[in-house]
Amino acid sequence: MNESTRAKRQSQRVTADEVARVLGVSQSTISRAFTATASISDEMRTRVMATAAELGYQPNVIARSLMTRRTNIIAIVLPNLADPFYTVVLDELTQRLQPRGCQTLLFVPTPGQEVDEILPTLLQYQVDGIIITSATVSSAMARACAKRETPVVLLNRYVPGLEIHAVSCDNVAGGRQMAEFLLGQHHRRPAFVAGQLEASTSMDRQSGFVGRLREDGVECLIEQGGDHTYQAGFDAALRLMLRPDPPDAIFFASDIMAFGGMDALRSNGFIIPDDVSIAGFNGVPMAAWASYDLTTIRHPFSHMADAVLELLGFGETEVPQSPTTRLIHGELMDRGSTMSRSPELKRLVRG
Amino acid sequence: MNESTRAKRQSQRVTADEVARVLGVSQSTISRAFTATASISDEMRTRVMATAAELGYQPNVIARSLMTRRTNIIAIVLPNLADPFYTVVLDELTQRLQPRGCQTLLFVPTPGQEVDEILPTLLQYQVDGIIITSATVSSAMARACAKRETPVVLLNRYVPGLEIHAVSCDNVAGGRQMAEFLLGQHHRRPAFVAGQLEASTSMDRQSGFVGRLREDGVECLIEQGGDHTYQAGFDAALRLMLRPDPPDAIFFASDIMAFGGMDALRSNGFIIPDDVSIAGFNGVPMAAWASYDLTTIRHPFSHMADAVLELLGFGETEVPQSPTTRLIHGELMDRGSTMSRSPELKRLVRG
DNA sequence: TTGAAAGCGTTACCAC
DNA sequence: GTGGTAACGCTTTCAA
Repeated sequence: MNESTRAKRQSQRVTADEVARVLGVSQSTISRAFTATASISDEMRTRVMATAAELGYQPNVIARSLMTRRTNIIAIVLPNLADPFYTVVLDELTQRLQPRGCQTLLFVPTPGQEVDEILPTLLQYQVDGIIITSATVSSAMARACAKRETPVVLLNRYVPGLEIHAVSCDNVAGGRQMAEFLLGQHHRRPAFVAGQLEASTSMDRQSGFVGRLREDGVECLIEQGGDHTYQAGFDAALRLMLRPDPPDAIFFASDIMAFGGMDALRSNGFIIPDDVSIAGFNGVPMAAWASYDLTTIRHPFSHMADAVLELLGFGETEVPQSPTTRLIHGELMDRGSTMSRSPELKRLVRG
Repeated sequence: MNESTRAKRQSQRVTADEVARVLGVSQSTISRAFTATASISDEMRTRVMATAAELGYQPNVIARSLMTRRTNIIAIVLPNLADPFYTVVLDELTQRLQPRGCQTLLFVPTPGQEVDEILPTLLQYQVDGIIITSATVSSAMARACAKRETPVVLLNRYVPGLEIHAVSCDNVAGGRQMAEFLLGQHHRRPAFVAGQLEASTSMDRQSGFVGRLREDGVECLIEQGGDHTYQAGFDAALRLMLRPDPPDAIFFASDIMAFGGMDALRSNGFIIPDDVSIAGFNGVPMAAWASYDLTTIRHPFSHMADAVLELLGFGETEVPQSPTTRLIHGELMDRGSTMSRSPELKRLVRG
């Protein structure tokens, strides 16, 4: 008895055992008091809760999850936190998870790190679900997750044929929308600034854009940005506009690149949109700010987050057994960074 | 035997027991193979690792942490993800935690939610440390954490007398620096746009700013922003500049408010800095972008993150027993959003 | 409704 | 160096 007392002292944590001893009931009773569905008398529950509060007892969710096999932790993998697109995504997801009693375990792979490398680490944490943004996983890892019954949802990446759920903006359609819009504004010499070469998002936007332009017999300049950063957009814009045959519109693979491009051009005396129209993709909040007032394809962030949670099993309906891809349409936001190249229209629109 | 086989089947998870059975060794051996410091023969370790990989076994860190009392999870509490200040902080912290084998459990309190309410939830997860940004905790909660030996560090909040570690930029000094700088540029009618009334960061910046101005006999206009948002800055700037006696410089409590203010003024025909100088506080990456080119007090983000980790016990040195506050000095970034009001100087500086 | 006891998947201690 | 066994703090049968 002396020994057990000392043991309790050593561990500062108050356990259910301790509460039980104080109340003179069994430890199971303490557990029941904290389980909403357990059968326990109201009186007992209040008594337990009272002394629990007094002793500062809180159930250890780690120990609990060993039995329940649920940690209430969802892992979110983001390539970086510098691009506002990802912070918006993180915000939307976290805001939905918390009211459902779930916590967000954040993971930002270091530049060279593949998602496949970090997935085992996440699985070790016995997370209840994994959301992977702008990256894909090998089919081997996908199978490993499936075997453990850990739901995985890819966000902003669509991999046909992969046995995994995915939610993505329809990038091809978005590229087409933008092409159509710029054609409607009588642009005849558009350019596209690509992001990372491997990124399917960038490639799909490009193919949709270029494809639609070609249907109208309009050729597209392609400039490699390198990556989805402010600086990449900054440099690419200058390269394009300092050509002997500069474009009359530049469509950037993402908003953050467009911001860099706009800043670069303005710093060099160009007027937007008079000298060149600028468009982006994503529709981050900043794109609506007066400084940029950027025409862009807006991701339906909240719909996407809803879809992700549904595929993770948070929805009312059953999660589809077979891998499903939810392709969501973006909305073109017609703003001040683009303008019609037709003199008549210009007069009408801009007075 | 039949029964146990079925049990294993049911739980898709591969356990150490399973690996042990396959290899014909004890389960302890499996555990040792995964413990770097354990005494085990090289040959055995390779054998264990091989079959573990084959069976897809990964130690369950939840079960492990029940014994080790370490989860390798650090909780980070941020008021929001819309202000780039917090995403930079989150980025810096996560980037340092991951190489140390620690994961980030993110928590963003909903608007009405107090940190004191959510702290118990975090503690239930048995996190190894808690980083709380721009908020404080009651001394009761601080004691609760201390009792559990869970280190807590406040970031961007300095609470004298509270028994808790804190890392913060010296906001009073920052306010003074900015006052001195603007006085040096011969501003005679400065204004300060405050953030949330309760926020000590905003209040300290204000008192430093106003105090230093007063030493030179310069009065300061005070405008309440309401909160640290783009929109709040937008509205406050307009209110100030539409006064009959507008200021010649506006110092915003944070960069994000300054961005809103600059956009508002430019949209209304004001030229920055010719009509009014604009300054911010935080030094987020965007402040350096050409569109804003904002004069601001730059938080030493990496030093702050280093200091936080040190106080959490990640440093080489022992963590101070008594609550320590690390007050770090910001650096004034002299950029294009401010200019001298002295004609002579103007000619010199701007050609 | 309550208590006793058997897990959950590890680590840690003790023999050998 | 290795195996057996007792924790870790909880949930969940099964009896009473």
